[in-house]
Amino acid sequence: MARTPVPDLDWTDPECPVARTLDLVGDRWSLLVIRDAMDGARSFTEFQRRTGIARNILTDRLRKLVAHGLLAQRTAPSGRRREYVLTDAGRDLFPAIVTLRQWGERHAFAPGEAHSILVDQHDIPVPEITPTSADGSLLDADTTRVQKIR
Amino acid sequence: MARTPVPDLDWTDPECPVARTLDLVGDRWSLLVIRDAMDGARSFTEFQRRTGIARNILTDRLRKLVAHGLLAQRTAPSGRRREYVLTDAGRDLFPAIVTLRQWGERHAFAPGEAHSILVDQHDIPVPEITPTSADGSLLDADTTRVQKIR
DNA sequence: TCCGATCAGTAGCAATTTGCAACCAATTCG
DNA sequence: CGAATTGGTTGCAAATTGCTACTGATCGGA
Repeated sequence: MARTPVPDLDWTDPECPVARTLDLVGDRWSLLVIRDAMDGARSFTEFQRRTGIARNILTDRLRKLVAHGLLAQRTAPSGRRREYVLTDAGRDLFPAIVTLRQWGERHAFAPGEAHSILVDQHDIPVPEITPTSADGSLLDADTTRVQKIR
Repeated sequence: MARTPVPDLDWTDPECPVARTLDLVGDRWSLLVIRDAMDGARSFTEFQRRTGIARNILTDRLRKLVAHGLLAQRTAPSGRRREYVLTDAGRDLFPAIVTLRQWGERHAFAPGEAHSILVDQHDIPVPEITPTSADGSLLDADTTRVQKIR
């Protein structure tokens, strides 16, 4: 039996990586759970408090994220309680969350409206992410295209 | 009356840009519609064919994306038919879609499994996007934090 | 000019998903 | 020991989604 990185499910568009990603985390809540996990949330209650998600839905999302390998459930170092921690795959969503955040900062707030910002260790704001080609030129939808699988 | 970049709706988490972005495009289909728009789709039928979305839902999503300023509906240059085109805000989702795509390429396919890839004008694959601090060091969830609005 | 095909949706209804509130067992705290 | 907290589950109502069929406008050819 072949090892797959994710349990089988019927993909919306099996060969498109964007669609596959959205099949895994493209619902109303999953990315917010990941966001909070990156921000230090570990426990069921903490996720519930931060997101405001309904408890039964949170149960379902945590289970799916664990099943899909984005979160792992393990015993907390101190004490006997279980906690949810990001896996490598989960942590690797960081660039995606940052770009979504940066888009929101640019387009989902009225000019001058306050919002939280992402800063590094020295409290310096994280610079805007811009896709670049191998030779260093800026890329956008017009200068790239999807190459179908051969 | 103040100009807002988006019509009023009750935000899941008003001060978090990630949450606001997801309130606008964080459903099952919107980002796939944007993806297809970036890939050249213009008409209702074309979006429907590419995504496989139900027609009434597509109607709803197109309307919302127009209402939120990600798509605009305008008369096609040739002929008399109307078409949907990306606005600047819509096109600006490019980095987010690329990072979601790259995550999918890394984690949503079995090793060796084929998938489409994104290439530039010279058919060179687009390099991986990595968040970097102002001083050039790599950033991740552990070396950044969200600074609440003051 | 008439005929069929295509486009851009709507309408009705069933199935699925979500949200709310209450409940419950096991820890943990004072 | 008793109360509060954690991490859920259950039942039900409301909202969202998907499927299929239908409509009216336009287009393209014979």
